[in-house]
Amino acid sequence: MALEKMANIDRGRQSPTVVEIAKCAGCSIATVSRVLNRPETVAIDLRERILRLVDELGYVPNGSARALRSSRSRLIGLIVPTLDAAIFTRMLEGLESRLAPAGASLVYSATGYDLDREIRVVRNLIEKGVDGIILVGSHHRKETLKLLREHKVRFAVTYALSEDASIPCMGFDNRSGGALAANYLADLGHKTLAVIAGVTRDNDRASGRLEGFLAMAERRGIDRSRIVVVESPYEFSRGRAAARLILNQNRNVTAIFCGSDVLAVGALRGCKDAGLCVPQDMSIIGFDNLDIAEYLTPGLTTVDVPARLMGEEAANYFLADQNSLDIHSRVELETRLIVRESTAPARDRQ
Amino acid sequence: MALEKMANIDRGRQSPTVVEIAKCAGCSIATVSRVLNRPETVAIDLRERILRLVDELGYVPNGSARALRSSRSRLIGLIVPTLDAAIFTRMLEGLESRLAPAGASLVYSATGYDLDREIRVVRNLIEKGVDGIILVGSHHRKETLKLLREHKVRFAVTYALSEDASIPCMGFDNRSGGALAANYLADLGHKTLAVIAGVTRDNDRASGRLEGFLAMAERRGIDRSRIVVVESPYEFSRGRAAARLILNQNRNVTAIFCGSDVLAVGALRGCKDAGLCVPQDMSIIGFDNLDIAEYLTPGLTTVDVPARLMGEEAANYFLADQNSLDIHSRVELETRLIVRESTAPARDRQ
DNA sequence: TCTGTTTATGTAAACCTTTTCATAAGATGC
DNA sequence: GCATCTTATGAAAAGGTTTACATAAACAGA
Repeated sequence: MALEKMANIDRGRQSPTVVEIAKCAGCSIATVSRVLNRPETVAIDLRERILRLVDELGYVPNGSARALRSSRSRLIGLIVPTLDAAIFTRMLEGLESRLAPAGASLVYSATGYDLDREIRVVRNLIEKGVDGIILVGSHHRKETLKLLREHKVRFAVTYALSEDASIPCMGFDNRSGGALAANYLADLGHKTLAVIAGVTRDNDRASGRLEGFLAMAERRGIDRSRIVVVESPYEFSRGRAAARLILNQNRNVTAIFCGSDVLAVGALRGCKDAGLCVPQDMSIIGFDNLDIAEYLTPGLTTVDVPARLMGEEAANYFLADQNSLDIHSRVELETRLIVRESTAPARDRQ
Repeated sequence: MALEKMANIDRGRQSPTVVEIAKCAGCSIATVSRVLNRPETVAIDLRERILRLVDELGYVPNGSARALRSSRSRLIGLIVPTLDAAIFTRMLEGLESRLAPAGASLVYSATGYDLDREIRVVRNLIEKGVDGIILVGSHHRKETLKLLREHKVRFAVTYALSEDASIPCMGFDNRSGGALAANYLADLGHKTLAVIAGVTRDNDRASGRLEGFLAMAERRGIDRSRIVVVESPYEFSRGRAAARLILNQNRNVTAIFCGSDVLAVGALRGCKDAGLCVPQDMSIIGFDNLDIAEYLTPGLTTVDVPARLMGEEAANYFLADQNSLDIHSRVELETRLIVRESTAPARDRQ
């Protein structure tokens, strides 16, 4: 009976555990664990025997047990508003490309731009035991931050810079991005402008871009009364509709700044629908520099956002040893204006 | 001493566990667990007392412990070639939208179209303890399937139909999609065609679309010698380059079928660069029906793929009780041709 | 040769749940 | 009023790791 139990190595075709490996190798489970985690601490011949066994028996460690005991799951949570808008995908790819080689994985969640839903999503991720959480934007509910703090879950903000310097971030200044666009349009001589901003409520990125644009426009002597502002969700159809609205309401507008490339594509189409030529009759600037921007006709002038880089930097941050010296918890990246064919000098339309 | 231990409820500001809850509620941890998992089995007053405590103490269950004991992690793995190509994002959104309300989460991994890398990714996900894995395409390495089977991990194939009926799938027939395109071009009277296919090696979707196109073209009396085929990775720049190549080599081509919308956008641009008008001089058909297809100029004629639906169906499959009666393990969806402005009747160019 | 260090390995506890089985109380039927 | 069934709860084991501590062996210094 006891013998049977002792010899019971194959467990009726279950996946093997450290116990099986240890039995076969004639050592203790502690040693097996060591081989897996800090190989250099065990003698070379025993180590290799165990490694061979691991391979032969097809042993795969049980992540739950490992996470339970060590309280490290190698899971990083990513919370974005949506992936529809395409721009967040690039960050996700950047993240994954760095995480995967380190054996870490990404748990994806969407909030649909709803900060209350974000609270629930954060709770869910904490429950899953993630080692860290990546958020978009610096504006969040108090409960969200409380949850994160109480459960001692590391987190970082992306797509924006955190105002609170103690909050790690890998992002850029949305205001300067907006300013870049305003400045360029002013350079081109445009005096009557429109902005199709994202929905600014609860969205610091959308509002930052808008504010930055307006502030720079003012500095460049463009009167606020000559700028019409529309807010739209980031959808192609909304961009088109917004452009139509602007064209109908204000016949003097010669340039439109869009809070995202998705809106810009919609606006481009809206202008064409109305029989306008871009850029001759209307200049359009987007924000994001999606891959496709270059391949549209006309190529879209836009503000480049270091999306992939943010992902990579965030991955670095979470992968880094927590007590490491060169851990960058605040990475400030730059936006750049990418000039293509959708913008041209203003011409009188009066 | 014993007393101190007994009363040691606050654990120095650690996150509380069932033990704390049980102590405060004056019941056993088994009861707390029951309240959390099958509330109806515990008396109403005790249940509510516990629930209140859970809320007050900010108790969040430890997913690792739960997964270890119950061998269910509420984690679903998603393995796609890449998210760059945009089309997989829609499936991801569909998946997440169904998974999240059920408290399940998505673990994302990319293979970069490399089936060997897929093996490693699968191993990693098994290690993380996922309850199921969603794969793209029906062509995989033997090791991948072996790993899945040995560890008894449920999985499903998407973006294709599995040949082996025992393998669950939520997909569509790529061949019929390709056939749709060929048929339509034949209807329009095109006789000399080009295909910019995706890279067919190790990619059953790309090769299926191509084969379906060629087979239907033949059936419609278009000689194989009058169809030029180019393979390109799914990138805008490659689509453009391929179009240029085609235009240089063969001056009689009047229509191009592209294996994806990304390639089609590139091809569209390539044609415009060469001074051709689409659709007057050249018809272009894409594949995927990305959101943007409608907003391009000209609007892109394309084969619609039920991406979001596949995601939702896959989520249903994994969420369903495993012994449930109405569990759909094979969901065959349809592609549809979406006609827009990038295609027109052939006209002689000789 | 003896003491003190270092290195390799083992023992056993701990991580936090879920779940089986047992028990006690309460309800039901005759 | 007794036997039987049902319901609510508790005790304890189990799940597969990691890790602090203990031990044994090998080695170095004197």
